[in-house]
This record gives sequence, C-alpha cells and structure tokens, in this order.
Amino acid sequence: MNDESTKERILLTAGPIFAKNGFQATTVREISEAADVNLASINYYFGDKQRLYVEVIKAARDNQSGQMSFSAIPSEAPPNMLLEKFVAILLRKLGVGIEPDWQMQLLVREFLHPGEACQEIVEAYFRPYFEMLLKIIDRLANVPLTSAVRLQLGFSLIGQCLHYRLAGPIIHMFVEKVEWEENFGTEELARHIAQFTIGGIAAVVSRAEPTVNRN
Amino acid sequence: MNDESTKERILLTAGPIFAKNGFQATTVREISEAADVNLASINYYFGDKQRLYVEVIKAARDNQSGQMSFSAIPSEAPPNMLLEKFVAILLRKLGVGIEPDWQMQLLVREFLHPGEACQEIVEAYFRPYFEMLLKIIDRLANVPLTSAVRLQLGFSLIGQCLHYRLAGPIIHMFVEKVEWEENFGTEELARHIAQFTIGGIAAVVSRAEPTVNRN
DNA sequence: ATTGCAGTTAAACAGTTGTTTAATAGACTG
DNA sequence: CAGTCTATTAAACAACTGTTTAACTGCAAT
Repeated sequence: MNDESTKERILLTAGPIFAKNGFQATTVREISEAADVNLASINYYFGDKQRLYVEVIKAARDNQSGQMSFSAIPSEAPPNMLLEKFVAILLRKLGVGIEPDWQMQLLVREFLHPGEACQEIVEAYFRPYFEMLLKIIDRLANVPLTSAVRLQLGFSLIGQCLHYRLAGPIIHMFVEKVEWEENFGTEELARHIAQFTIGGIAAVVSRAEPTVNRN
Repeated sequence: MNDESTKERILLTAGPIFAKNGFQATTVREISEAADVNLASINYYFGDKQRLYVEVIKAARDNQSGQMSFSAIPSEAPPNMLLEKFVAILLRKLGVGIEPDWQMQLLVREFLHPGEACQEIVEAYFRPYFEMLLKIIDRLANVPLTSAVRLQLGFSLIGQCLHYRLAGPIIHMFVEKVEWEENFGTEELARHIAQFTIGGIAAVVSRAEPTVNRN
C-alpha cells in the first residue's frame, strides 16, 4: 500500500463529507473511518484538518474546471438560445432539481463563506464562465454597455439561478406539489430565467441608452 | 435580580452570537460569558442549547415582524415606483451595503439551512411580504398570470436581491473599487434590479399571453 | 422557626475533538 | 548487517463541549 493510495483515499473521502457537513461539523474521525485509514494518517499526510480542507477545496476546483464545459453550445447560435442553454447547464451544475456533485456543493459552501482558497477558486473557476455569460449579454444588448451595467446584468442572472439552489426547501414551501412538478423542472426554470433575463436586459439597455427610442 | 432579567439577558446576548457563528460553532460558554451569567443558567432556563436556539429564532422573528414595514410606500403609487421602493427596502433589510441587524442575519442563516422553526418563520414573516411583492407584480403584468408564472417572477426578483447579500464578498472581487463606489450602492442596485425586473416581467408576460402582440 | 420554591452557582461529569507520541514494520542504501 | 527513511498504528494527551449535580441564598407561606 503506497502513500498515494492512502493520501488519495483521504482526499476523495473527505470531499463529500466536507460538502455535506461543512468544515466545522466534520470530524477527522468521520473521515478516517469512512476512508478506512488510521486517524493519525490525516495529520501525517496533511498536517492538520484545516490544511486537509484546503487541499480538498483545490481538488474540487481542479476536478470541476474541466467539467463545466459549455462547448456543447454552438457559438454561432442565436443569443437567446445561447442564454437558455447556459442557464440550463448552470442550474444543473448547481444541483437545482437534482443532487449536485460534491465538488459543486463544496464550492458553493466556500462561495457563501469565503475562506483562504476563495480568491483562487474565483479566478480559476468562476471568472471564465462569468466572462462567457457577459459575452452572451453583450450580444443580447447589442449596444456597448458600461462595465458596471454589464456586471449587474450578469449578477442578476446568476442570482436567480443561485436562489433556486440555495433556497430550494423554502421555495418548495410556496409552491403546490402539482405546480412544482409541472412548472419547476430544470428546463422550465431555465426557460423562465432566460426569458426574464432577456426582457430585463432589453429594459436596462433602453434606460441606459437614451438615444435609442423603443416606444 | 429576577428571572426575567437573566433569561432575557441570555436571549438578547445569544442572538447576535448565533447570528455571527451559526448554531454549531456557537458554544454555551461564549454565550454565558457574554451575558455574564452562570453556564448552568442556560440549561436552567432553556433546557438545552437547541431549545435556546429555537427561542432565539422566535425572538428574531417576532422582532422583525413589526419592523419590516412597507407602509412608507403609498399604495396608490405607480407600480414601477412601488417595485423600486420594495427592492430598496428589501436590500437594506438584507444588509446589502450595510451591516445587517442580527435578527435578519439569523433569519437568513435559518433560511439557508432550514431547521425546526423554519416553517413557522416562513408563514409568519416571509409570506406576507412575498404576497405584497406578488401584488406589485400583478399590477406590473396587468394581465392574469398563472400561479406558477407569478411565483417564478417573484423568485426571480428575490434571487437577485439575495445574491448581493449572500455573495457580497465574491461579487466584490469582480468589481473595481471605483466602480463599486459609484454604481453598487443600495439605491443604484435597487434601480437596476427594479428596471431589470420590470423588463423581465414584460418579456415573460408577452410570452405567456400569446394573444398580446407587442411587436 | 420551619418548609418549600425559585434562582444562582462552582464543580464535576462524560463525551468529543484534533493532535501528538512512540513503537513497529518494510524498503532501501552503503 | 546497520542505519535511515517512510508509512502505519494504538494509545495518550489536552482541550473543549453540553449537561448535570448538589449546595447555597433569598423569599414567602405556614
């Protein structure tokens, strides 16, 4: 049994547990038992619990970087369709309506309570996809936007998607069961969010560009 | 020193601490020290830590119910203005751009990780204001909407506002300092979100009501 | 004066937690 | 073969955590 196997096994086991429990509520005993390694191995390989966590975060980031691929979307497609596809993929990755993989769950946790690895994650992972979204927004707007407006449009869309991920149980309380099943699947939500956002962009653009008279 | 004073003091002291740390990371020793009461008092008055937490949540709810008042908004005002005012107030209550009071901070924590008091909070606190938002949306839409569409429109607005609250530090990483100061104050965000949402509503309505030809 | 109750308290308790220690075994090198 | 290094391990350690216990005080009622 070589060192890569034990160390690797700890990493792979710790990920889902940290994702489920968060850092504070996860014990090194739970991890060691689940990984079937001795308790002291964690300190041997990682130094302490916090450093294990940081390594797990980095592993989650590295694992996700190659997977949240939007290459399935043809870039010559109309921007409306681009946006809807982007939203659908984002909702799925966030785990709306399905169980998210632990990497994304962990990244969302880190996102909400930024720790020492956060800056890195943002640059390596979130920014490329946010830039992609901003490009879609540029095409939808069809006029030059100030940086601030452009960012705010991006955040407006991300906020809608995140809401379904973060407040899922609460949202569930406001929606009847039948209604939920018919109207709140991932595709339906993606359609709604995309439509809403397209309208939102048009409204903000028409306000931001006084020389364009749309009425 | 009567019992109301000690019990009350524990409650008032525990609130901000639970809000800052969350339930798991808050120790009864921290609370008892901060409240300057004996450790055993917490068990004496509340039975255990979990029950103290539930009482604190209820106190936060009761404290907020009377305070998130939208009565400053004249109900005969145009719906556009109603919406913008609603958003501005909501952002402020969520603590966007300012330090939230501990009650709202605690309620948001509960919102993200629903516990045993959650159903009650939703009914007592969130639903009334959500219903108010839905009425504003009705007026903006100006046609009858299905329940699902109506709810989704409401969630789209709430999601945008919550995003600024929950992901504030991450958002801050995407925005230049100057830009942040000029364009991301509460009033600016409220204007953006309101405009975006008005446009979004119009777009969704025009899709949801095929007999309305807007082009 | 005695008893009962409520409130307060320090200490003790039992369990939990992350970390450290020291021993052991295996592999490799000179 | 001896020494060194790495990996593994059980036990111990020290601190922390929520809870319980028993003693004490003050007050009110009899």
